[in-house]
Amino acid sequence: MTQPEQVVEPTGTGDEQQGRPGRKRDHSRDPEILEAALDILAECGYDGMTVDMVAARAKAGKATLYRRWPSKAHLVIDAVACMKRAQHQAPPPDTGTLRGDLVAMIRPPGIADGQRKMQVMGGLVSLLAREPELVEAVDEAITEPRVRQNRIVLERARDRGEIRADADLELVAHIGPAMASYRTLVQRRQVDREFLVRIIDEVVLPALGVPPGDPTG
Amino acid sequence: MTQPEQVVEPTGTGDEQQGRPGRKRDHSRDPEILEAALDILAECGYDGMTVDMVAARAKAGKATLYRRWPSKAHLVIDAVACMKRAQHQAPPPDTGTLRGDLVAMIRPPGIADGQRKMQVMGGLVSLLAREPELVEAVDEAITEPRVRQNRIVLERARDRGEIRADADLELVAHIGPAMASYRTLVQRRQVDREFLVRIIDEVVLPALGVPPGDPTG
DNA sequence: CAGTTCCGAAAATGAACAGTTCCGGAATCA
DNA sequence: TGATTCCGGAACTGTTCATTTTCGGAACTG
Repeated sequence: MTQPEQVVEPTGTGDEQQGRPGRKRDHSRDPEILEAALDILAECGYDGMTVDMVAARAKAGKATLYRRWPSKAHLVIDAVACMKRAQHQAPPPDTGTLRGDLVAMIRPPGIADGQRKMQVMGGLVSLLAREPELVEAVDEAITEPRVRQNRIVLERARDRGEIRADADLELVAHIGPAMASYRTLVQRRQVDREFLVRIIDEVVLPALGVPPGDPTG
Repeated sequence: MTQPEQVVEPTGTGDEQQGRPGRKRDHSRDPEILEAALDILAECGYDGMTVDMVAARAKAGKATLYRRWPSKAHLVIDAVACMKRAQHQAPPPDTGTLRGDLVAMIRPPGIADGQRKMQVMGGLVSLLAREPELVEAVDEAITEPRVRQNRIVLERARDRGEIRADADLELVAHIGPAMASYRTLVQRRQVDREFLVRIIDEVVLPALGVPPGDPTG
């Protein structure tokens, strides 16, 4: 567990399908295994997860996992990295108003996705305490993608003159993830559409100086 | 670990000091042990904590812990409950303005205290995933005390007519804890006075309709 | 002082689990 | 078909840790 180091080989590059004559190692099962690892991680946390659980969930042998990853820690790190790669790099919506953009970012798949990401984050919290060098990788995979999108729509709104020019956008871009992680990890309540809209209308927009009875969006 | 159930006997009721002739069990060492447990919990998390660590930190024998608590889980639950009892029930400040109250609630001891409480929370996150019935107890011990104080000053401000009458105070009262837990657990950054003041001025007060260039406070 | 009680230290016990190794079968190769 | 490779399943090894016991000594009792 000491310094698992970043696993280098990327996964799911898209050029494999099944048993290929390659002489190296067959990575065709990686996606299922990494998904299984994320599932277990979200359910049980890093310490509660066992390699047997992951193997069973992926219908693979434990030996298969160890043929591919040198340790449980490496597997988890790769799974988190995979999460980042899987990020749909879709640009944020551009509806013309900030509220429109923010609300449009709430889509059913995004909610379920975000819920799981938060639970994975919860499963990693105790690990992060022991391995601070993982903080950046986890942040990059889980919260940054969302924050980046928030930044984009916020900056656009600022450039349009829709919001206070001196607002602390960096702080505001983190409000959503912060409230969502708090609700998921601490309060253990559902993050649903109603909650997210309330955050937008009651916290984010007011922080930007947008009047409550929104004329736009 | 299954259903540890609430430990009943309260600790540190104040009527013991050292080796008393009592016929039952001597609880005089409880406070040191529970504090040690909280320290380790904050540092290592529930799964990373071992009973030996707690015993060593408290300069007690492991057997002593097992004479007093039936299991590691019971010890931790009692430690969390103890945290709640230790809450200084000091009423929130009443400076006459909302901002004054909120800023006055930031005191050096309170910051360090809050930091540790958040780290204890982090150490419990993975446990909460496995034992949902603990969520309420943990919440009650860690976040509720702060939220309750927030509620009081917010309601006072509303009654003074200082803020929007229709603001969602329940939501706003959770902004501080949410941002603090996010910063501590996810971002692993310091929660310092500057950060807390920024939350108040950039997020909380705007959400309540208080103009940015605060005339009060 | 002899008896009693409690405690800390340390050794013992047993289960869970990371990491290894083996094995038989299926798919691929030649 | 026979050789080769990979895989899943299962048994094995070594370590860590919760929990239990044991033991010798300190403090208190009478």
